[in-house]
Amino acid sequence: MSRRGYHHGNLREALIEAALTLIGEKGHSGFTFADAARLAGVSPAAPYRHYRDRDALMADVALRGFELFERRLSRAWNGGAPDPLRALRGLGDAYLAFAGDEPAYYAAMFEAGVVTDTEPALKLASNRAFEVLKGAAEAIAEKLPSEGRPPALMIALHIWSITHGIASLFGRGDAARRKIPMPPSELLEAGVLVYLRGLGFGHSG
Amino acid sequence: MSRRGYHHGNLREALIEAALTLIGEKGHSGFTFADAARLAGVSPAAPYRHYRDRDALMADVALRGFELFERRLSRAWNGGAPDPLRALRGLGDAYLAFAGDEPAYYAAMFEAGVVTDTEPALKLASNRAFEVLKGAAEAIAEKLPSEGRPPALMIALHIWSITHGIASLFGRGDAARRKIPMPPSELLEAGVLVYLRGLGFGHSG
DNA sequence: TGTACATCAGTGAACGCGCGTTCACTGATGTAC
DNA sequence: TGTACATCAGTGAACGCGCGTTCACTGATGTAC
Repeated sequence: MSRRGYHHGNLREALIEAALTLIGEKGHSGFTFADAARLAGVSPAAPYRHYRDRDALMADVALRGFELFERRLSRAWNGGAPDPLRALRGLGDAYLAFAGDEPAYYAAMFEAGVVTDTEPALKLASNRAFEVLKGAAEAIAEKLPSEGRPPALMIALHIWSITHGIASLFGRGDAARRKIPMPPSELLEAGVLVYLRGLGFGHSG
Repeated sequence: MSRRGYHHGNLREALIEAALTLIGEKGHSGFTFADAARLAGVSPAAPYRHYRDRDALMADVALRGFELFERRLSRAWNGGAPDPLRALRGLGDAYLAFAGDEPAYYAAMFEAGVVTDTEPALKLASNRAFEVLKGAAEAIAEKLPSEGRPPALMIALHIWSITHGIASLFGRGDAARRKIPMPPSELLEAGVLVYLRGLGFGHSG
């Protein structure tokens, strides 16, 4: 955050950084536009050059979050290598790790009440992250017995749901995490394995 | 909310009612202590007779929410009648219905950052609601082949997670709901059925 | 049944504070020629 | 290479507002006798 003279140089990024810090400290409802300006080291009027209001800043944080999320998930899935099952485990772990390591992004994306439908860029970024999951579900579906196989979309939604549920309830990186006697990643892995067995995964079918 | 003269008569309840209304309208971060007082028709100093601050009011909303939640889930489970599978479906539907019909309670319980561990009453109420789910998982577990059967606690956590995930992502009663081409209850039912099949449910085992 | 009194649950005025927002401005940067 | 000028991205002072909180108070209710 090196300011060089009168102009900040990179205020937009600095405001996002500040928002993340403040959300991390006080929760997603605990930061203000003025707060962010102060932390970025500029006057309270400066953010208006970049964002219409606090909500616009929050939406941008969510957007960045989805983009980062998509990259992390994509890297973890790794095109399904070395095999879909192991890649899927890595994908789940990456999801949980994101929720645990980036509670501020996670909150902005899923809990701050940002509506992903209205802003096209946000919708796109959110969809892209989901597409990684959907691609994984399709790769898994190909390995399933065709008889009574549900659509890949449904498989993707099931896996997303249990992963998101575990992340939100037991894998959060903040004080609202509920304690359970096992690591979230193990809980998730066991659940997904049972689910896939229910789909006939591993049978000759 | 009939005020009879100088004293309100039931301000505590009225404040909770007001908080629910305001959370429903503006989200869980969008209401203030003064707001609640105004809506309840009392002076801004009055709430201090009942709550230390806004967070204490929010925590009480969450507490009431968990109590109501437990009653709804308990009634839906209905002791496992007519059979565990159908009762479990009813339980899931009740969970989703709660998230959809009571977004304000749901937000206070799961998203407002209320920490359930520190306040004993809140912890108790939260645990009680979970106990309904755990009881259901135990009843289901009895019907499973004993070989390789996971602990009932784990089954309960899996079912909770997928249900909570679906409720949070697709079944919310507010603008942050994500659209999918099927009703959340069908998505949940299908997912749980696959999961139970994966546990060997229905086999002679 | 009355009365005195303690307690409870409100009032309303007041305060300091920080937020959101606007405004005319100004320093820095980029560009045309 | 210089210079004039447009544009950009900040400043800082100001404002109105509503919030949180405190305070001495007061009306209503409950209870002892």
